[in-house]
Amino acid sequence: MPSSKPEPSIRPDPTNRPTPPEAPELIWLRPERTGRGPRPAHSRDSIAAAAIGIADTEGLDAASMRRVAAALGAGTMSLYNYVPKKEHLLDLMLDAVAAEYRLPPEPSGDVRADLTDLAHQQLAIFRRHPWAPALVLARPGIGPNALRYTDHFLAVTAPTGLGGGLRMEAMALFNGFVCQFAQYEQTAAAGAKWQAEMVGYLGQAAASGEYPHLAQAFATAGPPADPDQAFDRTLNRVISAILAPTEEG
Amino acid sequence: MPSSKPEPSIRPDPTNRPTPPEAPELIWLRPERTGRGPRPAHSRDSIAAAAIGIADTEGLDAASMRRVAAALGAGTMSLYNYVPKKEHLLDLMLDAVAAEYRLPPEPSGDVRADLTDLAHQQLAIFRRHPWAPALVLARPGIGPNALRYTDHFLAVTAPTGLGGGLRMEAMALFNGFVCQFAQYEQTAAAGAKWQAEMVGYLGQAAASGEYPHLAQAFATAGPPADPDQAFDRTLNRVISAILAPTEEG
DNA sequence: CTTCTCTAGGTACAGCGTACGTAGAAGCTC
DNA sequence: GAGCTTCTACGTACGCTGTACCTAGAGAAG
Repeated sequence: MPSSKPEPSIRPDPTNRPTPPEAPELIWLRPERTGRGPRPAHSRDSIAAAAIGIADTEGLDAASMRRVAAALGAGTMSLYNYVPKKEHLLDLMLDAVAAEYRLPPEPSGDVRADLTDLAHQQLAIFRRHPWAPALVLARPGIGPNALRYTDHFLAVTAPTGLGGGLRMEAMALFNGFVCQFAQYEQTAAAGAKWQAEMVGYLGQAAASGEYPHLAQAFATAGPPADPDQAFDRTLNRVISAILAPTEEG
Repeated sequence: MPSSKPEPSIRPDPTNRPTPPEAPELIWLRPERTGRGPRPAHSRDSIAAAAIGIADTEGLDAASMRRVAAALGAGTMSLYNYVPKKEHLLDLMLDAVAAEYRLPPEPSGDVRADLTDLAHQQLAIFRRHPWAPALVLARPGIGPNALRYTDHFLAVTAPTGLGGGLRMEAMALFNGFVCQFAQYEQTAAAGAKWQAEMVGYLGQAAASGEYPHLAQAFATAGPPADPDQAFDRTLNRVISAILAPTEEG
């Protein structure tokens, strides 16, 4: 907000355009095309694809408005006709990625199996798009494809007998776990040097005597767990937590 | 990386300084003070406190190197003597916040009660520092205070009989849940307009017939749940998942 | 045809992280 | 104490970011 906008006393506004009544903040509420004027040279899908391509290969930070516009062969500011804010570009990217789910038309009937499949698909998607988990964790994000996923999750968990609200909470817990796991994998894989330092630091901390339980945990810990095994192990716990009967108290 | 550094052919280096052998990337491995030279005008603690003050009141983005330096009465670049990268400033902030835990010297013996207390403290901290959850979710972050927290968690969960590695996984799940919850609270509280649009959009999506289970969930959902109740409800499930015996298969 | 709305894209600005270099203070060795 | 060394403070400058604003011109609606 730069210096509160001087508000010029004379504002002729000869065009008398009625100040389009508050464009919605949510990009999914803005029509992609109104039908007037020249037809756009790009689409939301192509823009999202370009941005995802950059982010996949060079990291999320590389997917700047300039870079994405250049990848499309467009001028930087032209992008703002499609995407009023950078935030919205991220929304488009996330929803485009959510289109990668292969959701069966109907639940199989085995809740645990269906949820396990969903989690594995999600992890695979996050491994393909390393920038995604951070984004999902940061913002709710509700595009058409994300809604399709949500709908499927609700269908799958219908047999639990839980109400809609509780199943939404369960989904948040479920997604949160997968995101977090993927995110951790990414940061761990990112820097070998970082990881080596971390181990050294933790060892030193354990040796200091200040953190006895940490030291003991280190001592009793076996070899580093296989990531996929660790994922399934905790996933099973999460699913159990979801399936467990509501035990108040 | 600007044009790969011309590499001047003549590099006399009369001082013959031995190129300090790779300063560690992890800030906790760098000594705060080496003893030589003039004594610093600031400390890591005061820098973290200044940054936290700005971030608490104006948001994380406002806590730029320039702003923090100005708040300390220092020149911008002076900050880089204490904090070699912006990342490290974030590390300092997170660890300073982790100092707010009030951890009892010994576990009470009631695992569920201890974990519940820990979660409530964490949520309270995150409510005081709205920028914190996003940061915790984005990076592991291991300062002395975070280690104290970890040690306490390990102590509290010792009676479960789980090994060190499994208890670390449990902690990740536990922390992840609290972070995510706090994060969601923040984004929800941030924009009334955003929330209103979201509800409208979801309602419209439900009415479209494309998402039948979502529609049904909406229909059967009661009044919006009290946040604290929802937190405790899911927290209980998470704790149960942690305490459940390891059931392979 | 006229009118209006839309799109494309250039220019410009404030703010970001930070590389680099200089000046001088404070500790160590003699 | 002298002198060397190593640290701190900080100004300047660069490349990058998101994006406000403006001008042309394309093309549908009346």
